[in-house]
Amino acid sequence: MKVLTAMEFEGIRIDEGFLNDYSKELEKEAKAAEESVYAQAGVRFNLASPKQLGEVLFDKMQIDPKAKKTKTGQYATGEDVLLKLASKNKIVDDILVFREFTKLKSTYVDALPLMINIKTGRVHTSYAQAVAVTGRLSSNNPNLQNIPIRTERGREIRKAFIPRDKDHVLISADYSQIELRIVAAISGDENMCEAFKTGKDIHNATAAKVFNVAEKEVTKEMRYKAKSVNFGIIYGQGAFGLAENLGISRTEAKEIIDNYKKQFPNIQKYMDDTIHFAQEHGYVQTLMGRKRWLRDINSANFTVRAFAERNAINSPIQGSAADMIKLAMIKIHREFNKHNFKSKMLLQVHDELVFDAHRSEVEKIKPIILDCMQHALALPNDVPTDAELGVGENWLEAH
DNA sequence: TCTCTCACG
DNA sequence: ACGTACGTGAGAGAC
Repeated sequence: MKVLTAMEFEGIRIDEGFLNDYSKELEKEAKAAEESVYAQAGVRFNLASPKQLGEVLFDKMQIDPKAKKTKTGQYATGEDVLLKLASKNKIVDDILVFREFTKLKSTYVDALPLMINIKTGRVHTSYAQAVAVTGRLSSNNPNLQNIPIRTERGREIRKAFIPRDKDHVLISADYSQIELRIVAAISGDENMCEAFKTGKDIHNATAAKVFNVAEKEVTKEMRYKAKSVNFGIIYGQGAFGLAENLGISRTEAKEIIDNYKKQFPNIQKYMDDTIHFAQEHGYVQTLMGRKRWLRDINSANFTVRAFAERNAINSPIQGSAADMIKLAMIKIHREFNKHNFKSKMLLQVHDELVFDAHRSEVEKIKPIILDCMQHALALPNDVPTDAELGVGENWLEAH
């Protein structure tokens, strides 16, 4: 609580001028996409309304005779739905561009400057410790744990997160593959533990096993698929989900998963054991003993029960990673106080910590941050943890 | 206030 | 036959 209070109190500096300029740019481009949509549709409507968009696409234009509806009877117009129609209909690209740019503008670029505290000139998030059921933190008002990074236009926004003054830089430090390391450690799967102990690229190593080729023979496509399986495993994904995710047949997806389970037998065992434990005790727990209660684990309803089973698999993994980074944060906070550093820890984003670092202290705090993160919580089966650190004039550069 | 959509790990 | 990958917060529209 003390650590989080200090971070909230400190806040982070935002480049208001940069965001104001970017807002105008996004507005121009969103408008262009919007006009293009109206021209192609032959009608003007509120493109920001999923209801109206659905009616235009599927009633008026009839671009998909098999259009799906949501549970309330509206046409579904989510990104996944639209992407499947993109190859045949040019209008879809413009809709997606409009969605992306207006989302970025309203949620981040226009909203963040309004959140700057008048007294401090900085943005102060609030962290909640008792919201996420897995033990993760959550961030609100504003949420600084979902600042864009995945798209080129979204990523730009990170340039607006800057050091407090000329004497400081931003440092970002993040755990590498922490959840997969925890899977390896908790399950004790020999192949996966070995991959981490020898410092291998885990997705490459997985691909070699799953597709039964030498590690040097792994293609980009094989690695991409293996990466998807690795993430899916953490969440209890099945063949349907993997197929959907990779755009492959369910048969191929099933083969990949079956092979995965064969190559990493103890991961399958971990999943079975964890579900069984939950059925007996009504909860699962993290490495530090945080419990998640699963009242539906013995439900007679398949869908409800399956959901609880996926929670049982995922929660100890996600929650143990949360335990670990919290311990690291406490260690770092104490070390910084002990050395009377001017540098401050500012943000936590689940597997990442962001710091305002005084230029004179950068080389001193680097190893302290990395050491605290790497040794916060020793994993079972001697699985090593690893963290990476970057320095920059803004959050994007530091990442 | 609910629904849909979409931003992050 | 069913539904299908976990955890969040927030904006816009609709009611």
